[in-house]
Amino acid sequence: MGAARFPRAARILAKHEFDDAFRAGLSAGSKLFRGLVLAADSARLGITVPKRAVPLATRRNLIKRIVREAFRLRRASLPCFHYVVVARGEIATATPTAVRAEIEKLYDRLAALKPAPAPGTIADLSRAANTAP
RNA sequence: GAAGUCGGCCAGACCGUCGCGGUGCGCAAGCAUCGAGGAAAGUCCGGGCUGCACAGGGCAGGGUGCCAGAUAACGUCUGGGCGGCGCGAGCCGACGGAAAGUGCAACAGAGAACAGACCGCCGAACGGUGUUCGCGACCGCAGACACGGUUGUCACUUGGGCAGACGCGCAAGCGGAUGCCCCAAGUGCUCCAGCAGUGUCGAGGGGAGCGAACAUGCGUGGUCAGGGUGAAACGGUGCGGUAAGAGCGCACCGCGCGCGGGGUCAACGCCGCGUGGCAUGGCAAACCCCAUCCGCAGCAAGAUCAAAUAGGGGAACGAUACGGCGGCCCGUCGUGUUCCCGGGUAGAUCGCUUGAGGCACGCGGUGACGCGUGACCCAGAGGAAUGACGGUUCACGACAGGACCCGGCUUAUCGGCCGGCUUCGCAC
RNA sequence: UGGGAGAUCGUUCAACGGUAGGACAACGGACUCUGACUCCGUUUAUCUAGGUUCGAAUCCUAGUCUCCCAG
Repeated sequence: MGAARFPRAARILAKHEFDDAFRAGLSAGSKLFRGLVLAADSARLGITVPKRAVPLATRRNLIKRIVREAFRLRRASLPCFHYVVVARGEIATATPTAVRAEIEKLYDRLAALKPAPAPGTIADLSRAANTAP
């Protein structure tokens, strides 16, 4: 039962963490989203839905819920990355079911990537320690 | 039954599983409980709250604008008045002041604001012109009378010529009255005639001018009834009146003002009485005037705690290392170590939800609303919580997501339910 | 979230409440052998919806959109 939980610690909230992902992460795009991944010690999610892309607050919230719910249900089976999902302008006219299908495909593609950890992070240091000897 | 109108309400429901935010309990695992809206929106008003400013008053600036009430307050709401729309129930209205001032009104039109005369109407008044009539100073022709002048074929005188009855003489001849003959000169106006003149009168005539009637509508005018222009043209109808017209006069209607009744001591103008011939055209979402209201900013307000780093202030320490001021010592300044203080950034906490709170009942009020009693606690996050999956069901679900709070307004919105009222149709 | 500005031809700027005007661009014509330049002419607009006024780009109300500022 605990496997499908999604505590606040599993969320990427701080600006510097977003900045790390944008600077050093690998990206994968689709029609409705752009995804970035960064190697880390646990699977965490950050969502960005620009007001410019989706003017209505209700739709912005709805998109975030769909992305979050999809992540929650398969978090245990995903690799330990930082995932940052950015919504694109076309998403404003998409139906919720289409968004759900799109985000599932995006997670598949992001999970297949082999990103490097952000420099200076704990994951980076431990990996450097492993490869050094 | 149909169409309409007003008011109120709902905003898919239920079950299971997995999740999310707050709170409580718990060492923890977890358990319990609560968890978006009628508009949470736009930010168009108002208030609370917080900080700053402030003796009082005024100016500037801005808002509001029929009256009364409700309210913490409002540009909101309720009731009433007035105006407009609708057969009606009802709906809509920035609805104070244009007899304080300044301004605006394109084009059209005669004229656009103490109006105006284009067409039309009039011919009253003044003038012009024409016709007719009357009066008529004056002129003075015909003519009459009077006066004086002048001339003459008029008159008179003188002279000459001529004629010459008659007388004397033989005769030649002389004398010679006289002269309707001729010539000349002079005088004159008594007569006659002509000429012009003066004075008085003057039928008929002419006639400056005056008056009257008629005509004309030429000039000065009268007129605002009618035509036409415009968004707008200075009360309406009728009769009288007039040159034609006109509130010029009158009647009725309308309007203004005053008084009384009514209405809430109101707006208002329903009724009555009196009065005024009508003044005061429109625009104030033009400036403005009047009345009334408003300090400024906003929870990222504001308050508390407060790391690292840098810098500030203070105290203590070193037998005194280095450097500056001194030739040197003392002294002093800077560099050092420790401690304290204050400002304050990141960060954290408070503000943060018990409130002009909603609910039920009762009472007061036409109503907005108020009062009383009872029981209730109903989001409080900080990148920001409500979703997913499965099932059942229906009318197949619109607009849409809190960010200090509340009262309104405005805008968006699939549909559905309830009630009041109106109009029409049918049946009884 | 709070505060503040603005919207006029395709573009950029004008316009006391009275016919929306330039400049560039576009189109047509003239000039030229052709093009450019130049000259002439034409087309095209008041963000939307109501209201005030005889009349609104202008005044008022509501909405839409854009931009700026604080953080």
